[in-house]
Amino acid sequence: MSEKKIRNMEEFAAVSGISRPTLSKYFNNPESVRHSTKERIEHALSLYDYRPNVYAVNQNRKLTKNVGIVVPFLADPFFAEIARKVEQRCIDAGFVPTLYSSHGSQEHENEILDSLRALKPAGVLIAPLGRASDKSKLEKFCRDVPTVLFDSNIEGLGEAFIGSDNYSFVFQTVEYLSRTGEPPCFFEMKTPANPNANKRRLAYLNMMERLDMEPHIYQIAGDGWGFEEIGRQGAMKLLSEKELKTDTVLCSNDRLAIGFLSGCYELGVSVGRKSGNDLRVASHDDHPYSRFTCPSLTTAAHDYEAVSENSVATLIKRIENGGRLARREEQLHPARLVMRESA
Amino acid sequence: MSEKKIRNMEEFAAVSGISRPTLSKYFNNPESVRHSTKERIEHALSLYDYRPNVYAVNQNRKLTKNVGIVVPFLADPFFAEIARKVEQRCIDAGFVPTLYSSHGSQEHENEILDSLRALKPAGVLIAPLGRASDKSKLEKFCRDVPTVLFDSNIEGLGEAFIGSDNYSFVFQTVEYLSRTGEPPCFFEMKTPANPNANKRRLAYLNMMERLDMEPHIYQIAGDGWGFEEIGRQGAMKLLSEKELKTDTVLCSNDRLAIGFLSGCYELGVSVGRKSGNDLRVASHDDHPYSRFTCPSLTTAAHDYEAVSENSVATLIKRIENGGRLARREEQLHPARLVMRESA
DNA sequence: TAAAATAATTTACGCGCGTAAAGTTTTTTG
DNA sequence: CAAAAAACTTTACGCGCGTAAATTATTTTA
Repeated sequence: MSEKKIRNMEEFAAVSGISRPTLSKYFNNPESVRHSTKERIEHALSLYDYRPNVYAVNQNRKLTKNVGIVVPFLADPFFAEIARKVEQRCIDAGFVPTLYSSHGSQEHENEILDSLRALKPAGVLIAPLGRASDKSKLEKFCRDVPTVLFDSNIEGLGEAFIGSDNYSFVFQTVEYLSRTGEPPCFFEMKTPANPNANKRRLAYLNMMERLDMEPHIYQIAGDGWGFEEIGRQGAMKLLSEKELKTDTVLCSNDRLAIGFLSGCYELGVSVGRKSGNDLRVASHDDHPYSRFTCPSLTTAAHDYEAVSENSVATLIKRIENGGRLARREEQLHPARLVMRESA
Repeated sequence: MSEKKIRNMEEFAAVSGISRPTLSKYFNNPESVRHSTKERIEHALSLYDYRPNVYAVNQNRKLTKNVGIVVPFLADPFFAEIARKVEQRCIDAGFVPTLYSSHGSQEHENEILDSLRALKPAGVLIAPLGRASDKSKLEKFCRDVPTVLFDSNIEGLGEAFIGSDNYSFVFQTVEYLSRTGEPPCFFEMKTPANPNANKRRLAYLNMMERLDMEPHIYQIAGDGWGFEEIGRQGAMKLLSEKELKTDTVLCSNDRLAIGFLSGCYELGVSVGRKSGNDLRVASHDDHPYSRFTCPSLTTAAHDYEAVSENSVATLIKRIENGGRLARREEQLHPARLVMRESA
């Protein structure tokens, strides 16, 4: 490898025998130079250790290759997982992703938007907080920076929304549960952080009406993103007060269900689809841990791959298009029912 | 707010009536200018929307305010949680943290080191992969960039290591378990990703010898970072083959234990500290989900706060010190036993 | 209130690279 | 093989800011 330290593109031009403007073209897009020059450059790169100064590059280019990825709560493995997939696809597409977590607070989300703006990113992929988001600030941001929303929709914001078809989620779980046992009641937070929760509740009501069955919704108070604890307390409350009107509980999401199952266990309420159990519990999301609950959780799975792929593809289309997209796209991906032991 | 768009520091100097070099000083360190000028600048900032161009700033400053935070696996809530704390402390100290996950692979870790180098960071906080880390590459990196290791130690690398005292973890769990029931066997992966696992095994052996009891170690094969599944399969294997020589299992870490408990449940093996149960299971880490296992997991908790605080404090000390630290520090924080229902 | 110390201003250059324009070389085309 | 097209080189400027030096203004000290 290297003989002497290369300090800048000028010096690398000298040792490689390629002019600086051509090198600049190459580093911007290796395919934009003749194949023979590309090889000469890459040969020189193998001999000398040189990389263009990121800051100088980004200062002078009107548009950087940076992409911001923002999720509402990274300590939730669901978001960690989808962020990972999105991140990888950005890298594969030649962009430089940076990951941010709003940690569940509007203040953080706003600060992230501010720092992102300063990075002059080519585009941003954001799963907004939802209810807690500062809508007007987000809207202003979307006007300035090409932005694609994923997972959590805010009507009209950003170039596009790629998420899951909550109706498909609930349709499948309710259909399955009511076909194989008592129709489910619906368990959720009173003031959900996320718009998906509202869509799921409506889908539940809709499904129950279609099936000509009486809906029962149990809402439990609780703030913040500690869903498991809220779900656990919900179980304690509902089960100890014997309020449940059915032996089948459909949780709005897996994290609530994880807590709910934990509460059931504590109270000695047996959960499972086999006869002889007290309760069936199902949910939505296919959270990475739902395989390891006791019993393992029957749930409706996101199409992680499709959501991440389409989010990134849509953003890139928007970036390469230059101008705005003709109209705001909304892509909703259907669920896949994952049958396990809990229901 | 703003009347017209401010394009650069020159223009902001014009509208604010402060010279550009003084503004430059201010943005570098607001305390470095006279209090009255600071107020004039901040008044102007409230009227006009201006922020220095990050790229121009970082190109010209010898040292940026950037800090890299690298964890081996962000989809593990334990790392997500500690990363969040570390991140916040960096922000509070006036630095600009960027979060990276190695996603369990050496290739990723190496790529992260490369991009970090390009960012000319003031310092880096890294929890290395451990066994899978490219030691020589990491060592080279540590020579070029002020680096503090946390959670997972690699002997001699970086300016300092801040982590947990694995002996304290195992001491407390083994002491508690053997005092309240049968002495534990030790359950772990055959080829652990992390050096902490080795320390814990040695501590277990040491403790058992001190207590004059026979140690039993069960190792389960498995690659990658899907610890829960590995733990679950370990439980299936050990319990179905009735190999266990004691009714008390001490898992090397909580993620293994989460899987182990899941396996126990599947096999109908009852776990808990109450008499009448088949098995006691305990573990180490106090993973965010350990509260919600069935039964809830008795474990030894990290001092998250102390580890994150000291990691950042040590790095900043190193950065402000200018040169290297006199000698490599190693800070090991003791555990706190968290008694729950599983043991 | 004058001298000393501190802070701000003016002027000027440099960082590393993008990029435009004009000229030159290489490759492609007919 | 000549003409046209494409790719490259040379030259030169600009981006937004850090920062040094010399000068001027302000504050502190005695």
